Amino acid sequence: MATFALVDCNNFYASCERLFQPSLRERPVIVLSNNDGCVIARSNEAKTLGIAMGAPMFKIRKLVETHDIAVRSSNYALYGDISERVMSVLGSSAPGHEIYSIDECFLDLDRLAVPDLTEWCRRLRNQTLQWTGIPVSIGVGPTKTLAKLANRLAKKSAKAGGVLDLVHHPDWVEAALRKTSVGDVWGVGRRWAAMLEERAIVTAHDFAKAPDGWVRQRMGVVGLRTVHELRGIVCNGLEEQQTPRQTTCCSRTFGTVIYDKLEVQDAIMSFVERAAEKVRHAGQVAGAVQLFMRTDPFAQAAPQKSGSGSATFKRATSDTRDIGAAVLRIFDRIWREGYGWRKAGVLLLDLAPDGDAPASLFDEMEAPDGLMTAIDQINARYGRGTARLGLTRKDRQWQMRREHLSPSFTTKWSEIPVAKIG
DNA sequence: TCTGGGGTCCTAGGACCC
DNA sequence: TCTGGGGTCCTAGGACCC
Repeated sequence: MATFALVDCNNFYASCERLFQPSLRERPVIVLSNNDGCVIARSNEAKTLGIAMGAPMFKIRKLVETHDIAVRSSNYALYGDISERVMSVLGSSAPGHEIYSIDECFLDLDRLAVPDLTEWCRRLRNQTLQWTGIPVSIGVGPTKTLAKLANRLAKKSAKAGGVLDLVHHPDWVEAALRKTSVGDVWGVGRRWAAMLEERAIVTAHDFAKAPDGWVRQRMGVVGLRTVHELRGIVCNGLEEQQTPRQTTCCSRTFGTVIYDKLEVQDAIMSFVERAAEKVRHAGQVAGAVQLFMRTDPFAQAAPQKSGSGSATFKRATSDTRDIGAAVLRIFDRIWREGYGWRKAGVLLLDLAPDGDAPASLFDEMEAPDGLMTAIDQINARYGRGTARLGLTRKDRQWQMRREHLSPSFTTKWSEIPVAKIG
Protein backbone atom coordinates (compact mmCIF):
# COMPACT_ATOMS: atom_id res chain seq x y z
CA MET A 1 0.00 0.00 0.00
CA ALA A 2 1.18 3.49 -0.76
CA THR A 3 2.26 5.49 2.24
CA PHE A 4 2.09 9.26 2.15
CA ALA A 5 2.95 11.58 5.00
CA LEU A 6 1.88 15.17 5.17
CA VAL A 7 4.10 17.33 7.33
CA ASP A 8 2.49 20.65 8.20
CA CYS A 9 4.06 23.44 10.22
CA ASN A 10 1.92 24.44 13.17
CA ASN A 11 0.63 28.01 12.88
CA PHE A 12 3.55 28.64 10.57
CA TYR A 13 3.67 32.43 10.32
CA ALA A 14 3.02 32.87 14.02
CA SER A 15 5.75 30.33 14.78
CA CYS A 16 8.18 32.22 12.54
CA GLU A 17 7.47 35.46 14.36
CA ARG A 18 8.15 33.79 17.66
CA LEU A 19 11.40 32.30 16.51
CA PHE A 20 13.45 35.46 16.86
CA GLN A 21 11.31 37.21 19.46
CA PRO A 22 11.11 34.89 22.42
CA SER A 23 9.01 37.41 24.32
CA LEU A 24 6.18 36.50 21.96
CA ARG A 25 6.17 32.95 23.28
CA GLU A 26 4.30 34.03 26.37
CA ARG A 27 1.68 35.94 24.42
CA PRO A 28 -1.02 35.05 21.90
CA VAL A 29 0.20 36.02 18.41
CA ILE A 30 -1.66 36.88 15.22
CA VAL A 31 -0.25 37.71 11.80
CA LEU A 32 -2.08 40.04 9.43
CA SER A 33 -2.54 39.97 5.67
CA ASN A 34 -1.09 42.59 3.39
CA ASN A 35 -2.46 46.00 4.24
CA ASP A 36 -2.88 44.77 7.80
CA GLY A 37 -6.37 43.87 6.66
CA CYS A 38 -7.28 40.58 8.22
CA VAL A 39 -5.90 37.68 10.24
CA ILE A 40 -4.05 35.01 8.29
CA ALA A 41 -2.27 33.16 11.08
CA ARG A 42 -2.90 32.59 14.77
CA SER A 43 -1.02 30.96 17.58
CA ASN A 44 -2.94 28.34 19.55
CA GLU A 45 -3.63 30.84 22.31
CA ALA A 46 -5.13 33.26 19.79
CA LYS A 47 -7.31 30.49 18.40
CA THR A 48 -8.53 29.67 21.90
CA LEU A 49 -9.46 33.30 22.41
CA GLY A 50 -11.86 32.93 19.52
CA ILE A 51 -10.03 34.83 16.80
CA ALA A 52 -11.27 33.46 13.49
CA MET A 53 -9.15 32.87 10.43
CA GLY A 54 -9.67 35.77 8.06
CA ALA A 55 -11.23 38.01 10.68
CA PRO A 56 -10.91 41.68 9.68
CA MET A 57 -8.60 43.49 12.05
CA PHE A 58 -11.01 46.33 12.76
CA LYS A 59 -13.56 43.88 14.08
CA ILE A 60 -11.27 42.25 16.63
CA ARG A 61 -9.41 45.31 17.86
CA LYS A 62 -11.16 45.14 21.22
CA LEU A 63 -10.25 41.50 21.73
CA VAL A 64 -6.64 42.22 20.81
CA GLU A 65 -6.35 44.97 23.40
CA THR A 66 -8.13 43.07 26.14
CA HIS A 67 -5.88 40.03 25.87
CA ASP A 68 -2.67 41.79 24.95
CA ILE A 69 -2.40 39.84 21.72
CA ALA A 70 0.83 40.45 19.81
CA VAL A 71 0.09 41.67 16.27
CA ARG A 72 2.47 41.30 13.32
CA SER A 73 2.24 42.40 9.70
CA SER A 74 3.10 39.56 7.36
CA ASN A 75 6.77 39.29 6.53
CA TYR A 76 7.11 36.91 3.61
CA ALA A 77 10.84 37.34 3.25
CA LEU A 78 11.20 35.86 6.73
CA TYR A 79 8.67 33.06 6.22
CA GLY A 80 10.15 32.04 2.88
CA ASP A 81 13.57 31.76 4.41
CA ILE A 82 12.43 29.68 7.38
CA SER A 83 10.39 27.53 5.03
CA GLU A 84 13.50 26.63 3.06
CA ARG A 85 15.22 25.46 6.21
CA VAL A 86 12.28 23.30 7.25
CA MET A 87 11.93 21.80 3.77
CA SER A 88 15.58 20.91 3.59
CA VAL A 89 15.34 18.99 6.87
CA LEU A 90 12.20 17.16 5.69
CA GLY A 91 13.46 16.54 2.17
CA SER A 92 16.58 14.82 3.34
CA SER A 93 14.65 12.59 5.72
CA ALA A 94 12.57 10.58 3.23
CA PRO A 95 13.03 8.72 -0.06
CA GLY A 96 10.84 11.24 -1.88
CA HIS A 97 9.21 14.56 -1.09
CA GLU A 98 6.99 17.22 -2.62
CA ILE A 99 6.96 20.76 -1.31
CA TYR A 100 3.27 21.48 -1.43
CA SER A 101 3.13 24.99 0.02
CA ILE A 102 5.19 27.34 2.12
CA ASP A 103 4.41 25.31 5.22
CA GLU A 104 3.50 21.83 3.96
CA CYS A 105 5.45 18.94 2.55
CA PHE A 106 4.32 15.51 1.37
CA LEU A 107 6.72 12.65 1.97
CA ASP A 108 6.77 9.34 0.14
CA LEU A 109 7.37 6.71 2.80
CA ASP A 110 6.72 3.65 0.63
CA ARG A 111 10.30 2.54 0.53
CA LEU A 112 11.10 3.51 4.06
CA ALA A 113 11.77 0.33 6.01
CA VAL A 114 11.28 1.16 9.66
CA PRO A 115 9.74 -1.06 12.34
CA ASP A 116 7.56 1.65 13.84
CA LEU A 117 6.47 4.48 11.58
CA THR A 118 4.82 6.48 14.33
CA GLU A 119 8.05 6.44 16.26
CA TRP A 120 9.96 7.49 13.16
CA CYS A 121 7.57 10.41 12.64
CA ARG A 122 7.96 11.52 16.24
CA ARG A 123 11.71 11.61 15.80
CA LEU A 124 11.40 13.61 12.57
CA ARG A 125 9.18 16.03 14.43
CA ASN A 126 11.67 16.51 17.21
CA GLN A 127 14.53 16.87 14.80
CA THR A 128 12.71 19.54 12.80
CA LEU A 129 11.88 21.43 15.97
CA GLN A 130 15.43 21.19 17.21
CA TRP A 131 17.08 22.20 13.94
CA THR A 132 14.67 24.92 12.81
CA GLY A 133 12.65 25.91 15.86
CA ILE A 134 9.41 25.21 14.01
CA PRO A 135 6.88 22.73 15.45
CA VAL A 136 5.21 20.44 12.91
CA SER A 137 2.45 17.83 12.82
CA ILE A 138 2.54 14.68 10.72
CA GLY A 139 -0.33 12.71 9.23
CA VAL A 140 0.20 9.42 7.45
CA GLY A 141 -2.27 7.82 5.05
CA PRO A 142 -2.57 5.58 1.98
CA THR A 143 -3.50 8.62 -0.15
CA LYS A 144 -2.63 12.28 0.01
CA THR A 145 -6.20 13.14 0.93
CA LEU A 146 -6.15 10.72 3.87
CA ALA A 147 -2.71 11.94 4.93
CA LYS A 148 -4.13 15.45 5.01
CA LEU A 149 -7.07 14.27 7.04
CA ALA A 150 -4.79 12.42 9.45
CA ASN A 151 -2.70 15.54 9.81
CA ARG A 152 -5.70 17.61 10.89
CA LEU A 153 -6.57 15.06 13.54
CA ALA A 154 -2.95 14.78 14.68
CA LYS A 155 -2.94 18.51 15.25
CA LYS A 156 -6.21 18.53 17.15
CA SER A 157 -5.78 15.51 19.34
CA ALA A 158 -3.72 15.92 22.47
CA LYS A 159 -2.91 12.25 22.83
CA ALA A 160 -1.73 11.88 19.23
CA GLY A 161 1.40 13.79 20.13
CA GLY A 162 1.46 15.47 16.75
CA VAL A 163 1.54 12.24 14.74
CA LEU A 164 -1.27 10.07 13.37
CA ASP A 165 -0.64 7.04 11.13
CA LEU A 166 -3.68 5.62 9.34
CA VAL A 167 -1.66 3.21 7.20
CA HIS A 168 -0.55 0.93 9.99
CA HIS A 169 -3.81 1.39 11.87
CA PRO A 170 -6.40 0.81 9.14
CA ASP A 171 -9.06 0.21 11.77
CA TRP A 172 -8.81 3.90 12.73
CA VAL A 173 -9.78 5.11 9.26
CA GLU A 174 -13.53 4.87 9.67
CA ALA A 175 -13.51 6.73 12.98
CA ALA A 176 -11.26 9.38 11.44
CA LEU A 177 -13.67 9.84 8.54
CA ARG A 178 -16.65 10.09 10.88
CA LYS A 179 -14.87 12.67 12.98
CA THR A 180 -14.11 14.94 10.03
CA SER A 181 -16.77 17.23 8.64
CA VAL A 182 -17.05 17.21 4.89
CA GLY A 183 -15.95 20.83 4.58
CA ASP A 184 -12.65 19.97 6.23
CA VAL A 185 -11.79 17.44 3.54
CA TRP A 186 -8.97 18.54 1.24
CA GLY A 187 -10.58 19.62 -2.01
CA VAL A 188 -13.99 20.45 -0.57
CA GLY A 189 -14.43 24.20 -0.26
CA ARG A 190 -17.25 26.36 1.04
CA ARG A 191 -19.54 25.99 -1.96
CA TRP A 192 -19.34 22.27 -2.22
CA ALA A 193 -19.60 21.79 1.54
CA ALA A 194 -22.89 23.71 1.53
CA MET A 195 -24.17 21.72 -1.45
CA LEU A 196 -23.25 18.40 0.20
CA GLU A 197 -24.64 19.29 3.60
CA GLU A 198 -27.93 20.22 1.99
CA ARG A 199 -28.10 16.61 0.85
CA ALA A 200 -27.29 15.24 4.29
CA ILE A 201 -23.67 14.50 3.41
CA VAL A 202 -22.14 15.92 6.54
CA THR A 203 -19.00 13.96 7.37
CA ALA A 204 -16.09 12.68 5.32
CA HIS A 205 -17.52 9.22 5.96
CA ASP A 206 -20.85 10.19 4.34
CA PHE A 207 -18.96 11.64 1.41
CA ALA A 208 -16.84 8.54 0.90
CA LYS A 209 -20.03 6.51 0.57
CA ALA A 210 -21.67 8.79 -2.00
CA PRO A 211 -22.36 7.15 -5.39
CA ASP A 212 -19.71 7.76 -8.04
CA GLY A 213 -22.13 8.83 -10.76
CA TRP A 214 -23.77 11.40 -8.60
CA VAL A 215 -20.46 12.87 -7.46
CA ARG A 216 -19.14 12.93 -11.01
CA GLN A 217 -22.19 14.81 -12.17
CA ARG A 218 -22.28 17.37 -9.36
CA MET A 219 -18.58 17.89 -8.75
CA GLY A 220 -16.80 16.73 -11.87
CA VAL A 221 -13.74 14.55 -11.99
CA VAL A 222 -12.08 16.61 -9.28
CA GLY A 223 -14.76 15.73 -6.76
CA LEU A 224 -14.72 12.11 -7.83
CA ARG A 225 -10.98 11.88 -7.30
CA THR A 226 -11.43 13.20 -3.77
CA VAL A 227 -14.04 10.55 -2.99
CA HIS A 228 -11.80 7.81 -4.32
CA GLU A 229 -8.88 9.06 -2.28
CA LEU A 230 -11.05 9.00 0.85
CA ARG A 231 -11.67 5.33 0.07
CA GLY A 232 -7.93 4.72 -0.13
CA ILE A 233 -7.53 4.68 -3.92
CA VAL A 234 -4.57 6.77 -5.03
CA CYS A 235 -5.52 9.40 -7.61
CA ASN A 236 -2.93 12.05 -6.79
CA GLY A 237 0.67 10.94 -6.85
CA LEU A 238 3.70 12.67 -5.44
CA GLU A 239 4.90 15.47 -7.70
CA GLU A 240 8.55 15.57 -6.93
CA GLN A 241 9.89 18.05 -9.42
CA GLN A 242 8.01 21.30 -9.29
CA THR A 243 6.60 22.40 -12.61
CA PRO A 244 7.33 25.92 -13.79
CA ARG A 245 4.62 28.51 -13.29
CA GLN A 246 2.16 29.25 -16.06
CA THR A 247 1.18 32.65 -14.76
CA THR A 248 2.60 35.23 -12.40
CA CYS A 249 0.63 37.95 -10.77
CA CYS A 250 1.37 41.09 -8.82
CA SER A 251 -1.66 42.78 -7.34
CA ARG A 252 -2.46 44.91 -4.34
CA THR A 253 -5.35 46.48 -2.55
CA PHE A 254 -4.37 50.11 -2.15
CA GLY A 255 -3.94 51.56 1.32
CA THR A 256 -6.76 53.93 0.40
CA VAL A 257 -9.27 54.52 -2.38
CA ILE A 258 -7.72 56.41 -5.30
CA TYR A 259 -9.42 58.72 -7.79
CA ASP A 260 -6.35 60.17 -9.47
CA LYS A 261 -5.28 58.57 -12.73
CA LEU A 262 -1.57 59.15 -12.31
CA GLU A 263 -1.70 57.72 -8.85
CA VAL A 264 -3.28 54.48 -10.06
CA GLN A 265 -0.86 54.40 -12.98
CA ASP A 266 2.00 54.66 -10.54
CA ALA A 267 0.84 51.66 -8.58
CA ILE A 268 0.28 49.65 -11.74
CA MET A 269 3.73 50.42 -13.06
CA SER A 270 5.29 49.21 -9.85
CA PHE A 271 3.31 45.96 -10.22
CA VAL A 272 4.76 45.66 -13.71
CA GLU A 273 8.27 46.04 -12.32
CA ARG A 274 7.70 43.43 -9.67
CA ALA A 275 5.97 40.91 -11.94
CA ALA A 276 8.66 41.24 -14.61
CA GLU A 277 11.31 40.74 -11.97
CA LYS A 278 9.61 37.55 -10.84
CA VAL A 279 9.52 35.96 -14.28
CA ARG A 280 13.13 36.95 -14.98
CA HIS A 281 14.12 35.38 -11.71
CA ALA A 282 12.39 32.19 -12.79
CA GLY A 283 14.21 32.31 -16.13
CA GLN A 284 10.95 32.76 -17.98
CA VAL A 285 9.37 35.07 -20.52
CA ALA A 286 5.71 36.03 -20.84
CA GLY A 287 3.62 35.64 -23.97
CA ALA A 288 0.85 37.94 -22.84
CA VAL A 289 -0.07 40.40 -20.13
CA GLN A 290 -3.32 41.27 -18.45
CA LEU A 291 -4.25 44.27 -16.36
CA PHE A 292 -7.23 44.46 -14.03
CA MET A 293 -8.57 47.03 -11.61
CA ARG A 294 -11.62 47.40 -9.45
CA THR A 295 -13.34 49.68 -6.98
CA ASP A 296 -13.95 48.83 -3.33
CA PRO A 297 -16.59 46.07 -3.11
CA PHE A 298 -17.12 46.83 0.58
CA ALA A 299 -18.03 50.44 -0.11
CA GLN A 300 -21.56 49.50 -1.05
CA ALA A 301 -22.78 53.05 -1.40
CA ALA A 302 -20.10 54.04 -3.90
CA PRO A 303 -20.52 53.27 -7.61
CA GLN A 304 -18.85 49.97 -8.44
CA LYS A 305 -16.74 49.28 -11.47
CA SER A 306 -14.17 46.85 -12.63
CA GLY A 307 -12.09 46.81 -15.75
CA SER A 308 -9.55 44.62 -17.40
CA GLY A 309 -7.74 44.19 -20.65
CA SER A 310 -4.94 42.16 -22.09
CA ALA A 311 -2.32 42.20 -24.79
CA THR A 312 -0.26 39.57 -26.55
CA PHE A 313 3.41 40.15 -27.25
CA LYS A 314 4.74 39.61 -30.74
CA ARG A 315 7.70 38.02 -29.11
CA ALA A 316 7.56 36.69 -25.55
CA THR A 317 9.41 38.98 -23.19
CA SER A 318 10.45 39.63 -19.63
CA ASP A 319 11.64 43.16 -20.29
CA THR A 320 10.01 45.66 -17.94
CA ARG A 321 9.95 48.24 -20.73
CA ASP A 322 7.99 46.04 -23.16
CA ILE A 323 5.57 44.96 -20.49
CA GLY A 324 5.22 48.47 -19.13
CA ALA A 325 4.45 49.92 -22.56
CA ALA A 326 1.79 47.28 -23.20
CA VAL A 327 0.21 47.77 -19.81
CA LEU A 328 0.17 51.53 -20.24
CA ARG A 329 -1.79 51.16 -23.48
CA ILE A 330 -4.29 48.87 -21.78
CA PHE A 331 -4.55 51.24 -18.86
CA ASP A 332 -5.35 54.22 -21.08
CA ARG A 333 -8.00 52.16 -22.76
CA ILE A 334 -9.79 50.91 -19.66
CA TRP A 335 -9.34 53.87 -17.32
CA ARG A 336 -12.59 55.49 -16.19
CA GLU A 337 -12.68 58.82 -14.43
CA GLY A 338 -14.82 59.38 -11.35
CA TYR A 339 -14.53 56.04 -9.60
CA GLY A 340 -12.74 55.26 -6.37
CA TRP A 341 -10.26 52.59 -7.40
CA ARG A 342 -9.17 50.24 -4.68
CA LYS A 343 -7.29 47.36 -6.20
CA ALA A 344 -5.31 46.59 -9.32
CA GLY A 345 -3.05 43.90 -10.60
CA VAL A 346 -0.83 42.80 -13.44
CA LEU A 347 -0.77 39.20 -14.63
CA LEU A 348 1.90 37.75 -16.87
CA LEU A 349 0.52 34.84 -18.87
CA ASP A 350 1.70 32.07 -21.16
CA LEU A 351 5.01 31.85 -19.38
CA ALA A 352 7.71 29.87 -21.14
CA PRO A 353 11.35 29.19 -20.44
CA ASP A 354 13.55 32.01 -21.71
CA GLY A 355 15.50 30.98 -24.77
CA ASP A 356 13.03 28.76 -26.54
CA ALA A 357 10.36 31.38 -26.80
CA PRO A 358 8.91 31.13 -30.30
CA ALA A 359 9.92 34.20 -32.23
CA SER A 360 7.43 35.29 -34.83
CA LEU A 361 8.46 34.41 -38.32
CA PHE A 362 9.37 37.82 -39.71
CA ASP A 363 10.65 39.35 -36.53
CA GLU A 364 14.27 40.28 -36.51
CA MET A 365 15.80 39.19 -33.25
CA GLU A 366 16.95 42.10 -31.19
CA ALA A 367 19.82 41.38 -28.91
CA PRO A 368 18.95 42.16 -25.31
CA ASP A 369 20.79 45.29 -24.19
CA GLY A 370 21.54 43.93 -20.74
CA LEU A 371 19.68 46.63 -18.86
CA MET A 372 17.32 44.23 -17.12
CA THR A 373 20.16 41.97 -16.09
CA ALA A 374 22.04 44.94 -14.69
CA ILE A 375 19.03 46.13 -12.72
CA ASP A 376 18.41 42.67 -11.30
CA GLN A 377 22.02 42.32 -10.26
CA ILE A 378 22.06 45.65 -8.49
CA ASN A 379 18.84 44.84 -6.68
CA ALA A 380 20.03 41.40 -5.69
CA ARG A 381 23.08 42.96 -4.14
CA TYR A 382 21.75 46.13 -2.56
CA GLY A 383 18.11 45.27 -1.95
CA ARG A 384 14.91 45.32 -3.93
CA GLY A 385 14.04 48.69 -5.40
CA THR A 386 17.57 50.10 -5.36
CA ALA A 387 17.66 50.37 -9.15
CA ARG A 388 14.40 51.08 -10.94
CA LEU A 389 13.20 52.42 -14.23
CA GLY A 390 11.68 55.88 -14.07
CA LEU A 391 8.18 54.48 -14.37
CA THR A 392 6.87 55.58 -11.02
CA ARG A 393 7.00 58.64 -8.85
CA LYS A 394 8.41 58.81 -5.38
CA ASP A 395 5.37 59.52 -3.25
CA ARG A 396 3.44 56.32 -3.06
CA GLN A 397 0.09 56.97 -1.50
CA TRP A 398 -1.27 53.67 -2.72
CA GLN A 399 1.25 51.76 -0.68
CA MET A 400 -0.08 49.23 1.72
CA ARG A 401 -0.01 49.56 5.43
CA ARG A 402 2.40 47.40 7.38
CA GLU A 403 2.38 48.89 10.80
CA HIS A 404 3.42 45.84 12.76
CA LEU A 405 6.31 44.57 10.70
CA SER A 406 8.97 42.52 12.40
CA PRO A 407 12.60 42.99 11.36
CA SER A 408 14.03 40.90 8.50
CA PHE A 409 15.98 38.75 10.89
CA THR A 410 17.32 36.38 8.29
CA THR A 411 17.40 38.34 5.06
CA LYS A 412 18.96 41.71 5.90
CA TRP A 413 22.38 42.05 7.41
CA SER A 414 21.36 45.18 9.25
CA GLU A 415 18.50 43.42 10.99
CA ILE A 416 20.15 40.21 12.02
CA PRO A 417 19.58 39.51 15.69
CA VAL A 418 22.57 40.03 17.94
CA ALA A 419 23.30 37.75 20.86
CA LYS A 420 25.00 39.48 23.77
CA ILE A 421 26.98 37.40 26.16
CA GLY A 422 27.66 38.35 29.76
C1' DT B 1 -11.66 54.43 9.01
C1' DC B 2 -10.56 49.46 8.70
C1' DT B 3 -12.16 43.12 4.78
C1' DG B 4 -4.99 39.71 1.33
C1' DG B 5 -2.28 37.81 -2.46
C1' DG B 6 -0.94 34.25 -5.59
C1' DG B 7 -1.74 30.17 -7.70
C1' DT B 8 -4.01 25.53 -10.26
C1' DC B 9 -7.33 22.80 -12.71
C1' DC B 10 -11.73 21.81 -14.97
C1' DT B 11 -15.87 22.87 -17.63
C1' DA B 12 -19.12 25.01 -20.63
C1' DG B 13 -19.88 27.44 -24.58
C1' DG B 14 -18.69 29.75 -28.84
C1' DA B 15 -16.08 30.01 -33.20
C1' DC B 16 -14.46 27.52 -36.71
C1' DC B 17 -13.41 23.48 -39.64
C1' DC B 18 -14.40 19.21 -42.38
C1' DT C 1 -35.40 26.69 -46.61
C1' DC C 2 -33.69 23.14 -44.03
C1' DT C 3 -30.66 19.56 -42.54
C1' DG C 4 -25.65 16.37 -39.18
C1' DG C 5 -22.00 14.66 -36.65
C1' DG C 6 -17.63 15.25 -34.95
C1' DG C 7 -13.54 17.51 -33.99
C1' DT C 8 -10.19 21.43 -32.20
C1' DC C 9 -9.05 25.61 -30.07
C1' DC C 10 -9.88 29.40 -27.20
C1' DT C 11 -11.87 32.00 -23.36
C1' DA C 12 -14.38 33.11 -19.28
C1' DG C 13 -15.81 31.67 -15.14
C1' DG C 14 -16.12 28.73 -11.25
C1' DA C 15 -14.36 25.64 -8.11
C1' DC C 16 -10.43 24.69 -5.20
C1' DC C 17 -5.70 25.33 -2.60
C1' DC C 18 -2.36 27.81 0.81
